[in-house]
Amino acid sequence: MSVRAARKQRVGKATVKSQVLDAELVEMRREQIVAAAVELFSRNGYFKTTILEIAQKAKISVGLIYHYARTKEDVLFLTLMSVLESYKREIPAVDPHDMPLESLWKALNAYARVIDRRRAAAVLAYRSTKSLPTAQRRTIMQLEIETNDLLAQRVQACVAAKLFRQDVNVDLAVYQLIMHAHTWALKHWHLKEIVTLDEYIAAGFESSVRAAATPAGLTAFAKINRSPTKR
Amino acid sequence: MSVRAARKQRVGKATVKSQVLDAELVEMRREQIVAAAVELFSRNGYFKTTILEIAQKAKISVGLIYHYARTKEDVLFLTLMSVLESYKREIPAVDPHDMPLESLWKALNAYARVIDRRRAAAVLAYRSTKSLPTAQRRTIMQLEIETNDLLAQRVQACVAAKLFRQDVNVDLAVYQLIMHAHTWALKHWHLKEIVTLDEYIAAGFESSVRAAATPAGLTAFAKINRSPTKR
Amino acid sequence: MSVRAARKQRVGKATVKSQVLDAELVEMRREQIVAAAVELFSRNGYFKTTILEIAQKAKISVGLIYHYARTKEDVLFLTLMSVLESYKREIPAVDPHDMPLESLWKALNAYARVIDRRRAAAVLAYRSTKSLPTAQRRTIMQLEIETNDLLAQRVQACVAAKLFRQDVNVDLAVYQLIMHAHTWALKHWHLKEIVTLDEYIAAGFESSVRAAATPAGLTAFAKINRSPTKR
Amino acid sequence: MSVRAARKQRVGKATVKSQVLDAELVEMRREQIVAAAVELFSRNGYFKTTILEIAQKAKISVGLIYHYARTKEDVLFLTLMSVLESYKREIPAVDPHDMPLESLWKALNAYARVIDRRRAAAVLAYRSTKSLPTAQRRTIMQLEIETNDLLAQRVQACVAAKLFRQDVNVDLAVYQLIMHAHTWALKHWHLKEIVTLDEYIAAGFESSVRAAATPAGLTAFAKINRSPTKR
DNA sequence: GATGAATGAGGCTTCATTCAT
DNA sequence: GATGAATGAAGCCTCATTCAT
Repeated sequence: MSVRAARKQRVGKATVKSQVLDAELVEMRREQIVAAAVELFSRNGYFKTTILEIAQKAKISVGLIYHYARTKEDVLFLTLMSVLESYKREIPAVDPHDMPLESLWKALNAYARVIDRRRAAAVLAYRSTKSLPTAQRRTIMQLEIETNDLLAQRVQACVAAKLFRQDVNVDLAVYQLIMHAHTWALKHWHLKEIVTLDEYIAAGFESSVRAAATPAGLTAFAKINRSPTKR
Repeated sequence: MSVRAARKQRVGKATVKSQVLDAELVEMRREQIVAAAVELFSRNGYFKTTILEIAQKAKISVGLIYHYARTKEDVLFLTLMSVLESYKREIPAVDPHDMPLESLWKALNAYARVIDRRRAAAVLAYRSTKSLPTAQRRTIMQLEIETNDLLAQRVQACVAAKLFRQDVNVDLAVYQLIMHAHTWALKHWHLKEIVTLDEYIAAGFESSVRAAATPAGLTAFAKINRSPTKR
Repeated sequence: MSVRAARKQRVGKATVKSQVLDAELVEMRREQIVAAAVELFSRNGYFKTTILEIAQKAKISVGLIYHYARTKEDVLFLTLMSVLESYKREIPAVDPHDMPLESLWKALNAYARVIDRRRAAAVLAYRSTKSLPTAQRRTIMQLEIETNDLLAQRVQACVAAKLFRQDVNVDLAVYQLIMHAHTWALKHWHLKEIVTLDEYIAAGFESSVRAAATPAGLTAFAKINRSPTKR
Repeated sequence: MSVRAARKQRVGKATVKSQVLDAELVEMRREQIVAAAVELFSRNGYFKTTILEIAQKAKISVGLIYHYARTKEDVLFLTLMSVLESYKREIPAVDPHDMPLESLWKALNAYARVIDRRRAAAVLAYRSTKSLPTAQRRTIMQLEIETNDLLAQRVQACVAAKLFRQDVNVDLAVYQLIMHAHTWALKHWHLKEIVTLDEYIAAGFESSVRAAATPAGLTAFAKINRSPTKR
């Protein structure tokens, strides 16, 4: 990796410059910082969290944070990127043995479970993305779209396989699935009282499928439903 | 109204005390303050908005704000309560001439349209509720639940009329409807590119209905769908 | 009383102007205000006490206070004057039947007991006199000196009666007596653990007398001491 | 010195935490701050003095003060502690060559002279101790008692040497001496017109001695008196 | 590369005082 | 004479950011 590349950490479009040259070190320190920041931002919010607190939790000095991020906003950006990347990473590649509907089901499952594991972080994204400067905010949105695309491909496959109607608005269907997962985090205080995570995921999947499926699709769904993939 | 009552403005459980005695004046000034705060909080966020800015937009002095709210958090609370109350207020009473499914459809429509009108405020609720002290946060949640109940009654009516299956999780169904509306605000930056509001509402309604309806329910739905209620 | 006189309330040199003309009313309202202020200033100090608090305790409006005093400092001044005047008032006139030493003893007793009754107010004078503008501070000092003079006359009488040495510094002797009484208030937190008020007064009197008395004086003292005047 | 010890500056019981780790630096900066504060508090009082003024006089930034004290009250506490500690420090150890009465005389002298040198600070203690939170106020009182004990030992020695009567209330005698010194500061505006400091100290000592002494004690006193220790 | 002491702008909040009713 | 709502100056304190070591 060239020196220039080492000094910038490309993340979509927006980028966070670092004073430090050694790319591995940058990587390592940023993980340290982000790990502390996710926890603190999630618990106390971006504005109530102090750079000093982050430094202390990361067991480094305040000054050092400013070697790896130029502003507090940068730290937020790195943090949100880290969260959203972990979401993307968790969606498994399509297993060629799986039927399209099954593949979609697995993706939703995986996605909903990461969200569940990092609920506070998921909420953080909603609370804090607006606090970023436009360029960074757009990068975040971009990453969200990329993640959605992973689901979109699977929905598209269902359409292609005539399991879903040809006139289905793929994008919209994806958003319904995604938001179903997010809602688990956003309204967990109430949902946890009325359903388990498994039921919740199943209900959301069923809802989306019923709205989009062809008769063939419904048959395929019935099969999956009889032997649902568990974690 | 007694003096005690005049000094407190009951809002669910949590309450904001005012130094000022005259109940009407309290009402009026708070509307002034909240109107300014909704706009500023929505645009710039709670933390980046200054009490001074609110005062200026409300055309009153800084000090006066503190006659009607004890802290900046109180202003946020009053603001969020005002937003959520407007949501509740907008859901029309059940029209006895309407069929259960139609009644539900009207409610969702009304709800989604308030959200649309006050999108920024809707997002604000997601960003800022966590910034409130627990007692106030709980009052906010309470109000949200009360609003949801208005929809729950209609869903329940569909169940009673055997338009929805008897084993439907009413609460969950309501949350799907509610969150569909919220999502319009939360992801408006993207959704607006792929659907109109009318399509969006219709899609969400259809999705929920298909997931819950009995054959009779689907028939009823088909009828509504042919002549959908417009704004 | 002329109108001009009614508008000013002479107190030594410095004076507090009132908007209100009716002299009796001024008197009455000021008593109300001062009564509230003594209590609050004594408990919480001048700076931590609010004009609003004074108004509330006096059961009048904030505005009204400003009809009888021009500033918060004026209220402090009126308050301190009231306290110091009560001290002066409590020292009884010389009883012509009393021997000089007995007369002095009675005065000290009376003085120490007012202080004891209004300990917090006595401390207030020490904490707050410096917060007054010079003119008013001087008036306060003047009043203190006038009070001291009541004791000075009695000490002088003892000198004249050859009970005290001719070279006694009368002024200094008076200050020792006065400060003995004040100390009871200033260090009450500790003194109350080691002596009773009666013992304390007696000890202070004895100390002063022994330091100043002639042999004749000591004899006179021994007599008083055998049958001390009690409260 | 351990890190924990470095971060806290023990002062009696109550303690003021510092963000800064380096113990020497803490010491140095606090001296700087306290030096400025003593002067300003003494001249203008605690409440009329601004943190900004203190910072300016100490030639540091406002923010830095808050690295060494948590609140303005902490600054007051550090200031009062510094004043009272200087009092304690100034009382010389007992010189074994001295007779008990002489030793007491020297102590009173030393004490009264520190007070004289820092009169404004002495008055400050009276004005402002009550502005402290209870814990700190108690620590201040504790330090006062420790200082008094230095005198108490000497008074006790006089009792042991039968120079003072066996039934003397040592504690009370000490308070008379202490308050005599304090009074010099509290009433300096008047006392300075009627006595010199030397005369004042001598008078107070004589007064206390005459009140407590045995015949042997009076003889010893007469000797000292003939050749009084001068400054 | 790392540290942490130092800075100072800026926000929230209080409260003495005014003045229209 | 009395009221109390309204004002706004001013103070305490926080904390992102810098920079000398």
